[in-house]
Amino acid sequence: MPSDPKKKKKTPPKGFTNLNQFMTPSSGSKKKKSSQKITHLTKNDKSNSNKPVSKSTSSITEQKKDNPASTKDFKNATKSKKKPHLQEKSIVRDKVIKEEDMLQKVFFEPNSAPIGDSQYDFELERESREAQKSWHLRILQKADEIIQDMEKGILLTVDYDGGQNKAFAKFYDTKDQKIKIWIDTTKHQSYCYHKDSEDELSQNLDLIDLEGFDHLETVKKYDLLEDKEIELTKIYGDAPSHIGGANGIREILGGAWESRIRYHHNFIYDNELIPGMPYKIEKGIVSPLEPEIDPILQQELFEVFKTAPEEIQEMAKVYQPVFSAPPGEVKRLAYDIEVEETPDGTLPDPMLAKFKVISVSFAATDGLKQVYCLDRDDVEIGTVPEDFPQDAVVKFFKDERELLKETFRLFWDYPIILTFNGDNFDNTYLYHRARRMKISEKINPIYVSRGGGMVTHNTDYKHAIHIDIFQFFANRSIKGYAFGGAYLKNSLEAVASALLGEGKVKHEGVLIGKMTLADLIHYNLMDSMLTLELTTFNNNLMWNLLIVIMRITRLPMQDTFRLQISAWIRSLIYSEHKRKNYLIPRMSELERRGKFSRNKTEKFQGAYVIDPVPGAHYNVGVLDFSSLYPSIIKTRNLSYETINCHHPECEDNFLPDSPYYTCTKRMGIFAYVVGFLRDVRVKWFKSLSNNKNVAENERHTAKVMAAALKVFINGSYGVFGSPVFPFYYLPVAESTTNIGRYSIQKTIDKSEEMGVKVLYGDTDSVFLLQPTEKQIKELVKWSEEKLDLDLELEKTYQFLALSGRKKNYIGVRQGGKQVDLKGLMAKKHNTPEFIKKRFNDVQTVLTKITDDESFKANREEIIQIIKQTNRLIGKTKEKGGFDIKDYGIMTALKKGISAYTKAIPQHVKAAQMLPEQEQKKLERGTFITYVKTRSQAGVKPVSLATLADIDYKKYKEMVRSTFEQVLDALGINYEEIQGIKKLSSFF
DNA sequence: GAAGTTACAAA
DNA sequence: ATAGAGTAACTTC
Repeated sequence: MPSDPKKKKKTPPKGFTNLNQFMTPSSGSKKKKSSQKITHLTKNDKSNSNKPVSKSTSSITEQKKDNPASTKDFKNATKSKKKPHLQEKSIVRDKVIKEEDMLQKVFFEPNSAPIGDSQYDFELERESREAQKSWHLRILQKADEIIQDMEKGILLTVDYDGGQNKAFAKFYDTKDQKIKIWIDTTKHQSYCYHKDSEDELSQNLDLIDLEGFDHLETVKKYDLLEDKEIELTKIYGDAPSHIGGANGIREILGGAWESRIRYHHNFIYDNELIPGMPYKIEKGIVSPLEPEIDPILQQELFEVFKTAPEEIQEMAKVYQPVFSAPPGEVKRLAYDIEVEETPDGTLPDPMLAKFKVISVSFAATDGLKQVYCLDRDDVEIGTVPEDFPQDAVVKFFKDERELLKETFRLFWDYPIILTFNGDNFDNTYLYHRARRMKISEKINPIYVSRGGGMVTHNTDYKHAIHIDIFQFFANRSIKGYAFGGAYLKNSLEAVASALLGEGKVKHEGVLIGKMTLADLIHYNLMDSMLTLELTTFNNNLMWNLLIVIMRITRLPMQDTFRLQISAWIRSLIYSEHKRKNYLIPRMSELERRGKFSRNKTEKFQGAYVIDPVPGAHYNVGVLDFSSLYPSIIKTRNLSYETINCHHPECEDNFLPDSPYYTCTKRMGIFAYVVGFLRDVRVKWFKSLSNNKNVAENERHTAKVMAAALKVFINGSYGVFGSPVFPFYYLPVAESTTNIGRYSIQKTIDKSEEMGVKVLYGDTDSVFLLQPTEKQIKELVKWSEEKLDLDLELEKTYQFLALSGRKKNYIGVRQGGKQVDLKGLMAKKHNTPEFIKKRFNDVQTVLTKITDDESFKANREEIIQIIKQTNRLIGKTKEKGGFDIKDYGIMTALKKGISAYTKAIPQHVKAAQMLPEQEQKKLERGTFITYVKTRSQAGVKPVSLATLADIDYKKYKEMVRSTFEQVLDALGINYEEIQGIKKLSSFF
């Protein structure tokens, strides 16, 4: 990709640019606490201990004498588990342990009522190799529970079932809050198209005689590449696999149109279904419910687009219900499991599920907070941690099998099951563990299929929908654009503390299997609660985002949270073609028309980065074009069918400094789709969300919409510019960056003409030296008139240090509150600890720089920190040096040692030096910590190494590579540090 | 510069 | 089970 995608992500938010800004993290955690009624079980709280909290449900009551470990335990619990803001309180607490602090075991009363699909009085056994979901559908059919009539249900997913060879849908029935399954009643078939005529194709015996071929039909579609209506042959197959599968129709014909679209997606597009929208079902027929629309809003939306191009107006009309229907409240259950630890400390393999499930926690929107805990005699009971939710129910099980069955019973009651990484862990583990324990598959609601990418399993529920919220939050566009990069890592800990202001319960040093039962329960429950809360916080923000993205992309829920932005935009463009009866072009057609090959990834010129003026600058204004590339795509009408179109009258409509011309007669599909999304965000939702006269809930919805749209707008160029995207079109990608460069250059010219010095600029920004307010206004106005682009003041630096290098600078924001470090080496995973620490020290010093004077003073301090770091390498503790462990570089084995044949990475080399006994214990997943040494091998396991082994040179080199760029930006030559030569800085 | 390797996230 | 489904950052050759 030509532009630097990282740049956008790192750019800190301004105004309302991401959803974190209408969350109040500092006050948020406290507020939430009280609203959730998480009270603290303190000894003096009479109201707690006196109330024998609702009989059988509460387990956290009194009784339990003389536990010798209790006092110690309690202290540990308070110390390690307190959140920072509670720290103080815990110190003041008196240290006497009362009986009511002890956890009491309340056992689950056996329940023999049938669970799930075992409730029916008929027998319908699973056929050999029958998919779990197919079996469930057959059972529902036999029980006559396939939905035929429903007043109102939100369409959540559409999927394909091979057993029925049909699409089926899951609706959330708003009346009884259950999932209702509907099986296709429309006789929809799988198909693809071909440009050969029906006559020609019927001569092709390979096709006609193919098992799985059904019939041919001649249809008309509009071919955008030809700009005319054409006749096509629609080829029907018996099942989706006959179209695109091995020896299928596509293979026989050497390619076919629209044969790569997933069957169930095709089903959605063809029936113009919109996942996330409300529907009714009458006698098996699904039809959209007219959403409640505010006529005033409708009128206002119309007004906003009154002067827009026809194509955008039409889109606004079609999409109006999509944007105005409320997302709705949906009942959901989050859960989390804890598993007995493995002997070697590695992660239990969820496919093997060899180890006991020791605890399962649940948290649901109906208020349920529950833990099912396996009673283990060898584990201490412990005391109830102070912030354990008072309204939580804890039940003990003697038998793991019963625990799992009751877990499943609970699952069968909920329409939506939420997990954090449940695809790869919890669901897969439970499914296999239950099978291992011979729990009937009629009771087991989970099914597991093969995943792709880093998620190796896809899991879902027979009766419900599973959402792995980890995958949604880890989605790079969601993370970067909807949440403004608020969390760096994607762990529950990181995401929750960033978005909820509250992290997981800490269990530093204590392994899960060694925790007291009370601590385990607490730890387990908090994870479910956080998982649920990540979908409910801020008025169901995440849930609403998911629903809105489903509506925009037309993708079913289970695909939406698993797929990336490119698949979202692909689906949006597919559905737009289908809606307008445009033929979706094949990749080869686009390549031929655009004269490029996507395999060769012909490099085109990317963004323009202005040569920086090195040195220290003060009062620098940074202006940038808001959503530059999407704006260009819209205003210049860039799309695969509009660049060098077929109209002679467009031939002189050249793009600036370009061999391409663009269409003047019709708006391109990319241009109007991206343009519409951009316009509806800027002109409608952003102003709505800032309008104080609008009701709070509407403003909130507007913010969600604006955030969702931002994801598409910001993601669009990256997708269009990527050769793997099915609609990749080199002339579009090339023209976009081309016009971007042109626009920046014109802006520089204009600034200089106005007497404002340009210090630096990258892609869509210009750094101006001491611009006046008036000059900024003038530039903004000029840009709007001459370039048709929105230019804005993004930030002001009171101090900016530019190195000679591009994409490498340090800026201190006006007020000195924030420091931007660009192009600096990220803290690499395998950077030794002592370097990480020192890098943090340097960052802290940087934040102190506010003016020329403080810069000079702090500059010296930074030099000293680095010099000292170098000096101490290899020095003993007595001389102030680092521990040998601080030199350690940690890397995990991805396979057994003997499996490394092609190349032996350094950590494997180190592992091979370990004593044989230890080597035997190494398997996939084990961490190897090694240091770099001066020996032949160059490495040594940290356990065998001493300070004398350390390779000074290598470590000094690491110090250098970590700090060089920081120093470069500050105008310090690294040689100065090493003391080889003294150079005066250029300041 | 291409090819190979690992981390991510979960107990 | 049936079509498809990750990526950044690093090391080694």
